[in-house]
Amino acid sequence: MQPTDADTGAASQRVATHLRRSILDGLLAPGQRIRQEEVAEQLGASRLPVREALRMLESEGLTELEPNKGARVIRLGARELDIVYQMRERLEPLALGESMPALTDSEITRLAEIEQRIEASADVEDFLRLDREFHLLTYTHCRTEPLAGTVIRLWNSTQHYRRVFMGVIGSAQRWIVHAEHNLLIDAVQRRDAVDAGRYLEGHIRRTRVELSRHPEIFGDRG
Amino acid sequence: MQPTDADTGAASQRVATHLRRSILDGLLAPGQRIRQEEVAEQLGASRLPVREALRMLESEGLTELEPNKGARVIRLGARELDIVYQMRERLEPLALGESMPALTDSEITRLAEIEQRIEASADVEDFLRLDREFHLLTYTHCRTEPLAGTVIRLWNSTQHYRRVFMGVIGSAQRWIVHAEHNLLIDAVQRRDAVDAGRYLEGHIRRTRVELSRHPEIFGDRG
DNA sequence: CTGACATCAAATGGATCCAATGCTCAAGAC
DNA sequence: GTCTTGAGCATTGGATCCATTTGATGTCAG
Repeated sequence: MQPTDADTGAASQRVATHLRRSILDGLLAPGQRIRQEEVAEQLGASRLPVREALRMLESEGLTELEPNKGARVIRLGARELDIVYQMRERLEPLALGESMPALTDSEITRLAEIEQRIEASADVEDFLRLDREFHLLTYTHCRTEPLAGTVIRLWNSTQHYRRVFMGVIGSAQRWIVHAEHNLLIDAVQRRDAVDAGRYLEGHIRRTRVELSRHPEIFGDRG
Repeated sequence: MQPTDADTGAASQRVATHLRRSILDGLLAPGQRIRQEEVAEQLGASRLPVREALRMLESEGLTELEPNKGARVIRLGARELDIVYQMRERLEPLALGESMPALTDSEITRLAEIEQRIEASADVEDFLRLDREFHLLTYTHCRTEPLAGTVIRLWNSTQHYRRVFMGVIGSAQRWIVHAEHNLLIDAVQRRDAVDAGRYLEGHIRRTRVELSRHPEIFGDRG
C-alpha cells in the first residue's frame, strides 16, 4: 500500500515497527496504556493488525497484555530489573561464545568504530543506540533463536531504565564503560572466549550493582 | 458460550489451552504445520481467536510463525537443543534461588510425594508430567515474570525431545535422576541455595550431555 | 523428455460490523 | 457522610466477508 516504509509490506509488521520504535525511543513510558483504536487510527490501519502487533511486541518483551484490559508498555519493578540483569550476566556470555568464532575481521573493526563513536559523544540517546548496536553486533552470529531471542527481550524490557539511569549518572563514570568495552574488544580480537565472557559478565554485573543504588529511576512506584 | 471448559471464557484462551495440551502431550509433532481454518472448525470458533492463540503460544515457545506461511510446532535442531539446556543450567538455579526462601513446608512435602510417584512409575508420560510438575513446583515462588516466563519457554520447547529421549534410554539409568532429585529435595529442605543450585545445575548438565549422545532423537533431520 | 512459465486453488492477512466485558460516575440507602 | 449499586460508555474480543500471497499443477516450448 504505502511503500514509504516497506517492512514486509504487511500492515501488522508496519504497526509493530512503529510501536517498537516508539517504545525503545522512550516516546511511550513504561506502564502507559496502548489503546488499539488510537494506534489504528494514527497509522491508518484497522484494529486487527494492531492487536497482532501488540502480541508480537509481547513476544519481544516490549508490551504486556491483560485479557479484556488492554495492553501496556512493559514495566519492571526494582526486583525484576535486578533479576533481568542477572539473567543477562548468565546468558550473554553464552551468546557471545556462540557468536565469537564466526565474527569477521570487518565486524570487529566496526566494533572498534562504534566504541570510538560512543567515546566521542556525550549524548544519552547516542549512547543508548550505539551501546545497543555494539553489544548486539557481538552476538550477531548467535543463530540459535531461543538464546538470541531471549537476549533481545532482556535488552528491550530494560531499555527505558538504561535511559533514565544514564541521565541520572551523567557522564561521570563513563570512562569505566569505555575501559570495559575496550577490554571486551581486545578479548574478541584475540578470540579468547573465556576472557571475553568474563569481561562481559563483569560489565553487566557492575551496571546491575550501580542500578541497584539508584532506586529513583523507577519514578513514583518502587 | 460453551461453559464446558471455562478457562477464562475467552475463545482465544480456549483455543490456546487446547493447542498447548496437544503439543505438550505429543499429539502434534515438531515442525508439523497448524492450519488456522482446521483448528477453528475443530474447536467451533472463528479463525481470528486461532490466530491470537498461535501468537500466544509463540510467546510461550510452543509454535513458530512465519508471515504468509503459517504456523508450525516449534522444532529444535541438535545445536539449539544443546543451547537451550545450557540456558537452563544458568537460569534455573537463579529461579530456584528466588523461589526457595518462600517455599512452604507443605510444598516441600509435596515435592517428596511427587518424587515418590516418579520412582513408582515406569511410564514415560507419567515421568514427563511428574518431572515437569516437580521442577516447576520448586520455582513456584519465583514471581519475576521475565525469569519465570523464560524458564517455562525453555521447558515447553524441549518437551518433545525429552519424551523421545526417555523412550530411547528406557528406565536404564533412571536411578540417577532419582538420586539427583532426592539430593535436590534435601538441599531445599535445608534451605541451602548453593547446594540446591549446584545439584540442579548438575542435573540439567548431565541430561544435556546424555542428550548430545543421542542424535537419533531428531528423527530425519539432524 | 525436461524445464520454465502461467494459471488456479488454498491458506493467510486485513477490514468492517457486532457482542461482551470492564470501568466510571452518579444516585440512593444506611 | 460514606458505601454500595446500577446504568451508561468506552474498549476489547469475536465473526463474517474480502484481498493478497503462496504453492502446485498443468501446459507449452525447447
